[in-house]
Amino acid sequence: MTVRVRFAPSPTGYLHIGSARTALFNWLYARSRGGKFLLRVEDTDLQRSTDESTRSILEGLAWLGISDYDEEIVFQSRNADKHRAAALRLVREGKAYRDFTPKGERADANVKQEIAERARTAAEGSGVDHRANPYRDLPPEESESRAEGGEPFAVRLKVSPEGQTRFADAVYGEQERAHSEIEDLVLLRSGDLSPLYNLSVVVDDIEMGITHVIRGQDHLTNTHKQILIYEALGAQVPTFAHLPLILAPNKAKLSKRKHGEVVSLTTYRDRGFIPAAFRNYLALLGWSPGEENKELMSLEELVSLFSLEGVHRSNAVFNFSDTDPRQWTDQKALWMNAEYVRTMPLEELLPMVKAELGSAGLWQAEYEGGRAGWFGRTVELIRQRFITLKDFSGQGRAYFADDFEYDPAAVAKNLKKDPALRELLPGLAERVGAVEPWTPEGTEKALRDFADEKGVKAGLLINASRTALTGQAVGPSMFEVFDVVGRDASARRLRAAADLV
RNA sequence: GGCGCGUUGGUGUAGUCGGCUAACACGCCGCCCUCUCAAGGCGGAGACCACGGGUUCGAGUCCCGUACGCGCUACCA
Repeated sequence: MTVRVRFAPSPTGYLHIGSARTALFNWLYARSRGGKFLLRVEDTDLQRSTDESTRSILEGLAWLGISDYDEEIVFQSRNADKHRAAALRLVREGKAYRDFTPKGERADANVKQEIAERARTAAEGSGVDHRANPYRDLPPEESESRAEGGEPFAVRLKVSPEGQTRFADAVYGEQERAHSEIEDLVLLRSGDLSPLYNLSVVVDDIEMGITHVIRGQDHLTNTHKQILIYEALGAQVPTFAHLPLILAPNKAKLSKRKHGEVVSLTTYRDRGFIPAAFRNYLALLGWSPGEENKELMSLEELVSLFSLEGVHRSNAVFNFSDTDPRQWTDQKALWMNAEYVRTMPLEELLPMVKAELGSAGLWQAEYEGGRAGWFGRTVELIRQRFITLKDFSGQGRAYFADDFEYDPAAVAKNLKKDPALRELLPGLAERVGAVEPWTPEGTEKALRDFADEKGVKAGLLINASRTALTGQAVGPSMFEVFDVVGRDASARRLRAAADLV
């Protein structure tokens, strides 16, 4: 039997990193088992679902490298008739029943409270016992005629009061739940008979031939209800694999309202992450290859190493600080991205740098033409200490443009430190401008000779040059910088910097 | 309230059949390298493996209980 999995987001917002990880795990599982990866958009909540959101989710997945769905995308809202038919069939078979109880209003905000409250009164014996629903055993004929008479009804699954459902979760192991814990769940809403989540999911998964349901742990307990529906429908129950949740630093649920943009996948794209790096990081949240315990993994390695057995059961904390901008997201994610930036094949990085420079208005066609060699060398030189793609247009701006800013701290440290630089810099400019041939060795010799002549330390001139040429206090080996910035620009910037002393 | 799931340094994790003086990565600190900062190399701080019992010659690993966290419990998804 070939593996068939699906990722089923509801399009009510951007792609949450937790959902992105669920999608990734599904995808990895499919690819590692030679299976099919499908996508189903759960847009049954018409109020909150938007096309915009669907588009953004698709975009996010594509950015992660997941755009190879093996079949047409399924839109759940289009299957409502099938869902309804399935429930009505169960009514006919006596596995579900019409509940003519008037629909009660409930305030969404207090649901949890209400649930606890109801449970408490039920325990005292004064509450509503769904098992005692008067319509549960209504004679079929009477149920039928009342329905035909136009009386509104909801459809509930008839859950046997005895026994239990059980299943072996591929991650959490044997799960068991007594039927007495499960009420007769509503399948179809009263009035318009629109299908509810648990029904829709099951019917669609059956229809799509899903063999493995890989999803967040928040669905673990409800799985029993879904199994009941599978069984009533006479369908084969798939294998379930629930994934641990991704939590905020205070172990609360990660939410947009409380945690802002860190939870949105597109943030990572917009802030200069390398897709492969973020994917690699995401894969490690709640999963590890075990034994080897390695962390930097290529897509191929991820696919070959991935297994449901390696997924763990405890929730993972996504660590970040909302006060320290340097820790705007998990430090390990940042570290991993830097690792990718400096070690990935240059030819794969170049197009990304091009895009970044392009959006910053720094791209020039000749970087791909006559100056392609120079461009590659420059990127290779500066990538070593960059963290994100943004750095190429930020700290790296001076390598691609003349109008860059001087970091005040760098100016104070390297230029204002010694007033003598006011005279030295123009002199150095002249020397450097005359270097022949223009090589790192050539400029180094010129600069060191000049320092000797003037009786100053070479370091003074080197550090001053760094700030003069790049606006920064830190950067690559200075003579490599001279080389890449070029003779004319170097001399020009050295002279200009004299005014900053 | 009920039911379920979880608990290894700040974070992510490793730890097969019980032998651990508890390993790795990120982060942090120091040293080396050095024209700066990274990277890299070396070293360090940081966990009595939530707590309490039990089984055992021996428990992070097995059993029971407690605490804490999370999830579900809806005519939401």
